[in-house]
Parts: sequence; C-alpha cells; structure tokens
Amino acid sequence: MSSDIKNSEIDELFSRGVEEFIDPEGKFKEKILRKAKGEYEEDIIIKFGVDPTRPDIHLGHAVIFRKLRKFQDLGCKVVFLVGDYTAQIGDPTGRSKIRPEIEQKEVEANMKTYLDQVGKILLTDKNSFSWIRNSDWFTAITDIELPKGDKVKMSIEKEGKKTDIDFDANSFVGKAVVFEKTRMQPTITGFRGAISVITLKSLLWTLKHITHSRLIERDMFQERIKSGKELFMHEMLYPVLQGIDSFVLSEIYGNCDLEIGGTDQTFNMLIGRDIMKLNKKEQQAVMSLKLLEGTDGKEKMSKSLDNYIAITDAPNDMYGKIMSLPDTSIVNYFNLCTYAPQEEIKKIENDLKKDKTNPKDIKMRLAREIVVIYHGEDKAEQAERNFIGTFQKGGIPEGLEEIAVPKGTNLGKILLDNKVVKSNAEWRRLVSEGAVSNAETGDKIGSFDFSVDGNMPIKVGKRRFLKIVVEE
RNA sequence: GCGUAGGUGGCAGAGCGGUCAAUUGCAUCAGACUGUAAAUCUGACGCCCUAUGGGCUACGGGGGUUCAAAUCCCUCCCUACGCACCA
Repeated sequence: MSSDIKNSEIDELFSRGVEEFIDPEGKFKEKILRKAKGEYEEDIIIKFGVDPTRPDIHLGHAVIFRKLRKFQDLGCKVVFLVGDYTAQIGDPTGRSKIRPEIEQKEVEANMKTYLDQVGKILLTDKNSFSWIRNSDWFTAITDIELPKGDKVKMSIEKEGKKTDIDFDANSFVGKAVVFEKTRMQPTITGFRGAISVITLKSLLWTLKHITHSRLIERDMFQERIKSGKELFMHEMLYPVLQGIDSFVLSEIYGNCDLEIGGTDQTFNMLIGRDIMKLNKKEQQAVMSLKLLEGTDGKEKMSKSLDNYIAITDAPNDMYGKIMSLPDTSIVNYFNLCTYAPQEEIKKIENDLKKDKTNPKDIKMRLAREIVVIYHGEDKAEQAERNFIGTFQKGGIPEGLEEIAVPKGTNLGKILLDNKVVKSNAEWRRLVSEGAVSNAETGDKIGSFDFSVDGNMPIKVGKRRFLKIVVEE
C-alpha cells in the first residue's frame, strides 16, 4: 500500500462523520501516523463506553463501530467500557440491586449477544479488542446484597487443622468472600485482584478539583435548568464517573489514548481529560461522531424512540426501512453508513440538488449498499427484488412467515396471537378502516368475524404481511 | 424544618363533584394521493365482550366523604419556587 493512499485514508479517518476531534497536543494523531508507518510499537488504546442493558445494535451505533474498525485496521486496540455500575445508578426505577453473581452472568450474557452483533463490524481477537466493566472498580464490598439466609463457606486453619466455616452471606465477612469471588477477577495483567477501587475518599478528592460551574456547562444541564426541569446530583456526577473510567482504564491498559462517542458524549469525554490530568495521566484525545438520525429523519436514532434500524433486522426489513427514510437523510446516511467514497457522495449530493435523478433510485442504491454490509450481496439483491415486487408492483413479499391454523379460525384471533395487531380493539379498527386484505386478490376483509377456510396471504396496512396456512 | 404551587393517557398540557375513557397539540396507526419519501386531506387512537349496547381498569400511592370523585377531605411519596439552615 503506498503512503499516498494511507494519507488520504487517515484524513478520512479524522474527518468523515466526525463532529469534533480534540487532541490539542497532536499526540494522538502523531501516534496514529507512526503506527501506520509501522514505527510505533506500543498499543494504542481506544475507549468506547457501552450500555450493557441494550444489546440491540442499530445503525446509529454502527457508525461508531465502523469508525472503531478503521482504527483497528491501523493496529489500534478497542476497549469496550461496559457501564454496568453506572447503568444501575441511572436506572430510574431504582429496582436493581447489586447482585453480584446473577448480574455478572447477565452482563456476560448481554455482552455475548452484543459481541455477536458487533462482530459483523469489529475485530474481536485479543489483540484488537477487549472489554471491561466499571462495576469492577465502583462496587464496594458493602454494596453487595445477597438473598437472606444465604451462606458462604470459608476455610480457616486452627492448630494445623483446616475447618470450613459457614458465614451469613450478608455479614461483612460474607460479603467480602463474595466480593473476592465475583468482583476480583483476572485482570489484563494476569493476576487476580481488585483492579482498582474507587472509594468515597478518592471520589471526594476528585470532586474537590471539579467545580459546579464546570459541570453545569453541559448543554443538556443548561437546558434543564432553564426550562425549570429537575436536575439530580447523580446525573451531574455522571460525567465524573465516566471520567474516572478513563483514568482507571489508563492504569489497567497502560494508557487510554482516545475516547470515541456520539456528539452527546462530548462533554463527558472531556471531563475524562480533566480527571486524567488531575491524576497525572496522559490525557485522552476525544473524538465525537455525528449522530445518525432515525427513520423519522428528525430525532437521533434510538431504541426508545422506536425509529431505529437494527443491524440484525432481516434484509427485507432493513431495505424497506431505508427506503422509507425521508429524502433529506440520504446524504447523511451515505456518509455515515456506507463505504461509498466521499467524492461520489459529493456527486450524489449535487445531483439531488439539481433534480438530476429520482431520489428513489439513489435511495435504492443506499439501501442496497447498507444491506450488503450486514447481510452480503446475495441477500441484498434478494431484498431489492423483493422490494420492487412487493411495493412497486404491489405483489406479495417472498419468504413470508407462515402460520398454520385449524380451518375456520377467526382471523382477528390469528393476528392477535401472532402480535400482528395489539388488541382486539385494534383489529376491529383496522377492519373498519379497510386496512386488512387478502394480499393476493386485494379483496378487503370486511367482517370482524372473518374466519379462514383456505390458505391465504394477509396484508395489514402497508407493511404487515402474514401467510396463513390451513391445517387439514 | 416552614411556606407556596404542582404531580392527568408515549410526551406536552386542559379539566377541578355528575353529560370524563377525559378538550387540544405532538407522536403513533389506518385510508386517499405517492417513490413504503416529503407535504396535504380524512379518520382512528385504554382494555374486554354474544357489541349503534354492556362491562372493567385508569388522572402520583393508600384511605375517606358522597347516590356519584381526576375533581372534596385525610395521609404518605415525589417535584419546583421562596424562607430558614449552611461544615
């Protein structure tokens, strides 16, 4: 690979989709340049904070993962910082208690599904990837709560004899035993031990160096204050805890060179720099990436707004969702979600402005390119054919889900049982609106009591399809 | 701790004893028009039923007054604002 190509690649690395890149000393960029030339031997550590409660990954997250992948390709190591401790505190229901064994297994299970998905984008071998949870340093022994009556065993030596003693798990000693078994784990350096412990004392020491005005600078806080909304102390401390994570990471991995996240994380990531400086660590660089808007074209893509395209969405769904994007999102999606070269995207942008092409055709290309990334060429082509057949020509989608039912079953019940409709009331509503039809003949279902007596594909609204197969 | 104003459907926000399953806006869903785009128009929008009717559950939690409560009273929880306190 010639150094020319590498240079343009590196330019793109630092610009495409990047809202802000903060590296005042230029150290990080220099390291990357040296790494690219093979002159830098040490690990370059890139931190990314993940929420362990949401294992569903969508295209918005993928923007960041794809960027991380580029860094991996240059030889950097990506570390996922799993915010399991902070997630617990932020849990507004306040229900979750710290239950070490169960919760450890949960985090591990979630991480597994997470990594299965992320593996489509990121390298997950030991040299390129690692993950660590922040409950490892934030959990205190006394935070542990165990079911009443639980016992833990501990062996002691008395006069040369070993004896097992049962302790009440909720006693201090009991908790300490559990802590040792579940919290202290093999660290990156191989030994088994508490990696680092953040005590109240050390937290207060950190807070002593951070002012209130520094914390409320954050836009989100300002808005809340202005609009008279409540702002809780623990929310204000979030950035601090996140910053401590960066510091601890640099202790564990030797350094923490870059933190990457969406623009909504910029402030938090910058607090990380402050805290690293306080602790005389090399300050991380910060890269914030543009947030991808959701399928509504307005709000950022998120699960809670239900405007997301999951990377595990079936090819047909993924294709369809991309086609239903507003035209105004096309260029952004090309930039953030595809590998299309930037010159080409520029051209597309110009064509769109000059009405040279039908935006639909460009969107089809977009949809296809994105589906290729997550499902491969064949599936993408199939999805495209399916889209044309179903929506442009008004046919029936391929590979419909088939539901077998006994002859004479009420259609409403079938749809309800299969969660195509939410309630009986919705079913009746849809029927009276003429939204339910036989997808083959186009005949509308006119009666609530309609029962099926033969195989038929059913269409509900624009995009809900179901094939009913009658059992003999 | 004291005082004042509040807590209503996914969100915002009316209602302040019966006609309230709750005006309105946003979001959502459906129909028309389309490119499964946008815009626009129309309608729906708690749940269940043997359904131009009946029932159940809901206006922060619990209790009470009343034939009747989102609406009145008591109590608890939570929020904002002011006062007091302030290592």
